[in-house]
Amino acid sequence: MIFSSKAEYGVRLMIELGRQTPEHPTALKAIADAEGLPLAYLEQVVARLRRAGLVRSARGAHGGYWLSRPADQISMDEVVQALEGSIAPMECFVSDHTERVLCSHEPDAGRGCATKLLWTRVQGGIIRSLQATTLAELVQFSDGVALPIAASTARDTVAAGVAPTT
Amino acid sequence: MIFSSKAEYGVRLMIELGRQTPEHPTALKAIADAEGLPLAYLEQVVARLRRAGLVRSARGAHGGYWLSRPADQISMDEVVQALEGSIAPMECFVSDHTERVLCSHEPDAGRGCATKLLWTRVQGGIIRSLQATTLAELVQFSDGVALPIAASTARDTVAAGVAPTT
DNA sequence: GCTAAACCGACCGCGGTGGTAGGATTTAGG
DNA sequence: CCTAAATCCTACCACCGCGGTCGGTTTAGC
Repeated sequence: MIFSSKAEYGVRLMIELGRQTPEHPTALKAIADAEGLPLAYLEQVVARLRRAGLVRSARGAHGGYWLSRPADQISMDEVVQALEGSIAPMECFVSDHTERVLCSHEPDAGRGCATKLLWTRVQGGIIRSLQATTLAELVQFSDGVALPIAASTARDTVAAGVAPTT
Repeated sequence: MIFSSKAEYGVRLMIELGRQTPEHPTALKAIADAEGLPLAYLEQVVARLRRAGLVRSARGAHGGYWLSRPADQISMDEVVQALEGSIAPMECFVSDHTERVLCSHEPDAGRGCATKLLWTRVQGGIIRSLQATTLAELVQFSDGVALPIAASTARDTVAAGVAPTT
């Protein structure tokens, strides 16, 4: 299990917001009901998205949440990062705000820690996959629209169980 | 934290075995000392690698472990899979031995679950990164050899802290 | 001023992670 | 044979993050 359910819930929430008309607030309760998720827990999840600036909110009656940007300008790596914190394949990966990746191991033990090379590649693979996907794509997908070629390979759709039911 | 320390320890162990002459057993104690890892815990880790057929063992005095194949024929996705179990980005991903990926959610709720598309891409990104790396590469790297271009991008080496100390 | 909603912080059971302990079994060497 | 060195095996445990709940406070529409 790479990601926790915070990511699952949060992504679903974002998709749900993406299906609504922008600037029109959607109550969390509506989303909780639609997706069958606990409201109180969703509050914590959406709070992370708000703090990351991905959604905006209005308080009071008829308040709710909406996307701060059009869905096609939100890449999923921002979303997942907001929900899960920094994407670190291994504990010793503590990446600060820059591109630098630090390792807690003794850096000068002659040979550099070789596992780092591996985890760096994995991290790159994950982040690239996330960056290549926009929220708009997922919204389209959830509406049952067959995706155009764009970044989606045949293997994707097959593995996602969309293609022929074999 | 994507992977647990089992993966970290296991990969280090494999690298250590890759530096030894093949068929010549290396005692776990030696590796534990070299890497500063608890012996008893390493036993559990190496057991997974053995059950996966990646290492062989000899019991008794002067026994130990060695790679069952040359290091350049071992791709890291086998290693990580043996250590961590199946690489699943999300709980609902229960991939069996085939290429199929199943999802526990209601499959016929009209719209298919869109998050699955995302997690499938991420899973692909991870597995591709792991497959593209062989144990032999890591062994070379640990010996301080500058890697040739091969599958390693400039960004990899920079992020791994190998390049200029800027 | 009532009600619906966002916001906030404290709490809590459970399971997995990262070990430890203690033994049983196998084998090389004297 | 006997002992030491090693693999192997099973049970146990402390800690902590995850998923979730609860109660309350604030804000805003009617």
